[in-house]
Amino acid sequence: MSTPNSAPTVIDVAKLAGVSISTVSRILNGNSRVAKEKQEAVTRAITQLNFEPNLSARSLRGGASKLIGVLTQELQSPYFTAGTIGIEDGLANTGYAPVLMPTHWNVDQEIERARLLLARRVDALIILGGNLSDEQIIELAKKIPVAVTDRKLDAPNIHSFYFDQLEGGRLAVNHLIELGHRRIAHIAGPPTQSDSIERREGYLRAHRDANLSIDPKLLVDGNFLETGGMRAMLELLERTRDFTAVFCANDQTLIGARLALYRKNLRVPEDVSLVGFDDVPQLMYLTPPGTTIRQPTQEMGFAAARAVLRALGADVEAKTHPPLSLVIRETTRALA
Amino acid sequence: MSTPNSAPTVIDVAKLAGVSISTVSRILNGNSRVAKEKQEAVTRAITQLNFEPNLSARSLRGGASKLIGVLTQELQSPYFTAGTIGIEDGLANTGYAPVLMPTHWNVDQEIERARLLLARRVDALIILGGNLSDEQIIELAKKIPVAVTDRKLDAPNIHSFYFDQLEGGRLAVNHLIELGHRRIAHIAGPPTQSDSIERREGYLRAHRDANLSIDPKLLVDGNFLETGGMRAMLELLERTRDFTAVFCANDQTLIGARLALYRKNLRVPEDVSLVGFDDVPQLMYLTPPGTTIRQPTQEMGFAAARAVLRALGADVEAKTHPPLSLVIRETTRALA
DNA sequence: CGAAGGCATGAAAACGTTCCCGTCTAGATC
DNA sequence: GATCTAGACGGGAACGTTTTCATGCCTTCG
Repeated sequence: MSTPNSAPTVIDVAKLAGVSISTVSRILNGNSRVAKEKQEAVTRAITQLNFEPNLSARSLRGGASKLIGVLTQELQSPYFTAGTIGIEDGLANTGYAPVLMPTHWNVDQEIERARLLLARRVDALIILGGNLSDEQIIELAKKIPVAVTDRKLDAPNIHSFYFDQLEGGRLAVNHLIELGHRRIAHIAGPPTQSDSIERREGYLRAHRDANLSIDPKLLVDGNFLETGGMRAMLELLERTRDFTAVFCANDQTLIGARLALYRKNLRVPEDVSLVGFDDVPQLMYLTPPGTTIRQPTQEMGFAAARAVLRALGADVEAKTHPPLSLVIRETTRALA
Repeated sequence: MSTPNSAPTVIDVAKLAGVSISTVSRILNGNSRVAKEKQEAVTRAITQLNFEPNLSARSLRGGASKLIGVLTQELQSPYFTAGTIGIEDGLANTGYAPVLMPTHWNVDQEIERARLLLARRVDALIILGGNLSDEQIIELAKKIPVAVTDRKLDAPNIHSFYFDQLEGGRLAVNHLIELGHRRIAHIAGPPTQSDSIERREGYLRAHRDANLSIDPKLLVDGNFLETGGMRAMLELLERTRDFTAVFCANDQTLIGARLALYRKNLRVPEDVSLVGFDDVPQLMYLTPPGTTIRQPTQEMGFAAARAVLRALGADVEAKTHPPLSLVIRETTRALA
């Protein structure tokens, strides 16, 4: 009312309701008893003025911004999208809101963005994957609670969530072996990436468990993207056609590989069986729908959100996420 | 230094550098001249203390939060993801950060989230699509600058960005007609959605322009999702097989339709040609890669970001986005 | 009937920043 | 050499909230 063009403050509300500022605040936070009539007068004033408390002021005073920083990688990656959705779900109706900061697999940008989030005084940090070192994350956790996914990290104030990538790789390849495949190729992810290395390890483990030998010609590197999957599959076909199945390091790789096979007039799964990793939504609509290792990423994001909320003292129940599982669809077939 | 466990403030910096608070502030904002030696002392103190200005305080004092609220729909939708990435790009290195608030095509949630963003005192609002009424958006624009996509809305303090959906539909269907197709089906979006209606209008327009009659049997509704595309295609095939091409209201619809054709052992494009709408990234990796109408959504997000930045007085250049265009890939073929 | 205690309420400080104003110093002009 | 001026710098208020503390009234019990 006073300054017509700027947002109403608690003072305006107090004036209109004929009470003190303190009383208004008390009613807003509901932590102390006030007389029923003032209660009503104040709520009436609030709706009349369309008052919303200024969260900057609240944050400044109380030290809590009610903001959760989320450090994510490429937004276009369906894997990270799922995690983000999970976080969003986990934060819903808690009064906390996520601030999304995409970085692009770039460590410098990641620490820069982390600083930015701290400057905004986010109450906690959720880090989805990324390339920060354990030490850097431990450093961040000295200031605010941190949840981090896709790595195992035991340290104070840190909650880590991850899936057993080796076991996933083993599951995938074991499925192929059980279907009778013996010549199984592998399109890996980036050679330095830890998930990539572990999944490859699972591929090796499954072979060892079944007493199968490894042919190095059947191992080729990709980049976790469709482009890499396509290129890798073409290179593989260049080298040899003596394989009946391919374990792709992730679903995007599988999708690229599938297109390469189409280009070469090879049928899936009649000529080549494919298994992916992640279970991104679009794999269900591949032609044919893709067999893969499901990572419940959304549930993991949810669990991460709940973990930081609990660290902040919120009264929400903890949540664990289910483990990896094999999802059998139609890109794999049993050898006769 | 004073309170070891909480973040350093401008006061700590001033003490350490042996200058006044005002001087530190001046240096931080670089708007006034200060002696070179103090300049250096302060910057040294800042790095030594690892000081980051508290943005809540800054926001409270100056009224600017350096936050741009983004109201988006489903995060998993590739269409909105692209817009978000564009916004992110447009905001990069400007000191502004986006706060993403996904709503789920739910008007109540949208206004609720918009209130939340205002309470956080975001400096501007970008609304990607959504179901808010024009009046509701105009109301919001009375408080802060607003950019809105996917609708035409001329009002003070509002920048709207949109593509000519009717023209897009016309382009798609005209392409099919030029390829010699005469019996062209259409899987529409939700019947009440305006984009859906306009694209359908484009389908009709192209027919009229070519003096082709419309067969109502060839019109069926979807829901802009893969599920709907699949269901609609199956229903269409149930009704008649007398068509050679289908214009799908968006790419997700096309992807679902494509799977339905696979299920029925119909080949794409040999038996049925398909055109989609949007050009989502995964369409390039469909088997075969899909022909579609490209909406430069990312560029639109970028333009929207720039528009609100300019409205806030930032010195960035305006950006317009390119129009719709036909992208010819491999789901369409010329009839002999 | 008087004192004590509890409860509703208001006043005021504090959070960390920016920015207006006033002061002081140093250099310049006569 | 004295006065004027401009520029560098510091003091302090203000942004909107929460919260502690004090105050005054009413109730209750001895």
